[in-house]
Amino acid sequence: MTNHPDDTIASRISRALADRIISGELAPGQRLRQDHVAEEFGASHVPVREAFRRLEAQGLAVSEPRRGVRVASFDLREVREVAEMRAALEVLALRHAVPHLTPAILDRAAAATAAADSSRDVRSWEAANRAFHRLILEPCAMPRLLAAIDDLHAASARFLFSAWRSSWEARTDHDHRAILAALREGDGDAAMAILGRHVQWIGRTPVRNATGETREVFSIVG
Amino acid sequence: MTNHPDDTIASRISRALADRIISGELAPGQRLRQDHVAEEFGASHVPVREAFRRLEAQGLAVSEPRRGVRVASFDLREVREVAEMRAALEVLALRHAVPHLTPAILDRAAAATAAADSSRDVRSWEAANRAFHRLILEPCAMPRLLAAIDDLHAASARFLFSAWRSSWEARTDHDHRAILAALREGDGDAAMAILGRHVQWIGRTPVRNATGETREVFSIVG
DNA sequence: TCGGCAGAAATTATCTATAATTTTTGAGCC
DNA sequence: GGCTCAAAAATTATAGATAATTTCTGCCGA
Repeated sequence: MTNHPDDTIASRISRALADRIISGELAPGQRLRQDHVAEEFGASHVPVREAFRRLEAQGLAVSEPRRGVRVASFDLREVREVAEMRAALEVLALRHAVPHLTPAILDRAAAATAAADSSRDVRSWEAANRAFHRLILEPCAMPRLLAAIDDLHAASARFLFSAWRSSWEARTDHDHRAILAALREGDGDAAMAILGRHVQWIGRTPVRNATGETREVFSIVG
Repeated sequence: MTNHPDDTIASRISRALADRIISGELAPGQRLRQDHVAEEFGASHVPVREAFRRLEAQGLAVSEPRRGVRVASFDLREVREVAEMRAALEVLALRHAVPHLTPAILDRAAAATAAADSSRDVRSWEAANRAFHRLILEPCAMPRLLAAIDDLHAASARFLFSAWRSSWEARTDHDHRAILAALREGDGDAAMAILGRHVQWIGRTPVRNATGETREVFSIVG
């Protein structure tokens, strides 16, 4: 087996499952059976169990002792909760990042925004959006804070994908441009204010499902 | 083996180790060897490994693949980071809790404050302090937020114990009383402002170590 | 005396096997 | 026809065993 160093089987399984949960391939409430997962990855169930624990900590799965693990469900309450936590923590991160932001970083963030705007599908849009946020927040150099924000981004992405799974249209992110403009002018407070609102923006979106019906779905955007 | 329902061996080990790390019984950087822990708890190493994953997620331990698990170290930077994260998240929680606070809850919070003031040792002070914060924040009914705050409290307690391990003197917590007073008057904004400052308060404290020397130690308080 | 290099010991990560619990299935009964 | 209870199947949780990696130890040579 090709074992890259610094990479354990458990972490590979954890990442793969996280990706499926986030993309919606694994539905909320769905049971995760350790032997099945183990067989699929050609491993035994011991690393699978460790992967489950990590998913649990990330809030992507819930475990009931002796009754198995399920994909975490989520409702509008939780969408709001994650959005508000992100707003609080990303604003905090930005406050500390501002003194260390360089024009080069802002240029890369602008490129990420452009990439998001020209995305043809949700997945690449989400990746570009995440890159933007990470770029402007990373200079805060607070690893624990950044890790927490990453987990919240994963949760956000679940909601995003669940809303826009079928239909997707490119949008232009004015907030991102406004944040960059404020940062370029050295107005950190304004950037923080926009970011805080931006992350909490929750919209109603009409979504067409497989049978052609249209229903309104709440979704997080920033 | 007496297996209480809803309680797995891994979670018991995890709680026990977390307690030792927080109390300082296990020093930062110290290696945690799975076989030794397994033997001590009369279990095999599989649940021990799962406990390690949980501690890792809580930020109490760090793991390097194939090189084992160590108690997470912490420095002043991280103390500040945790304090600021707590401030951001606890203020958010309080904002949502305020509409659901009842006089009965505030009375219990006042009792917790009194218990803290009359504590004779750090450990009971910390428990009472934690109870105060949980009481006024729990009504926000945001489980993910509360879980994140709990983990940050655990990290805070590490710093607290490391500073006051040897010497401890009872203090009166004026901030807690001010927060309660503001809440009783219905002034949620004032309570949030005080809480935000309170949690971030980091003091220099002279600490006497075993050899009788005195040195200054940073410590978190709220 | 110090640094580097075997070999040994310890430790981690994984797999296979076993025990215990939960869920499912199906026969018997009302 | 639907309900109840028990046996069977599936699944989880833990234990014991194995392979691979890392760390320690002591020796040799510069």
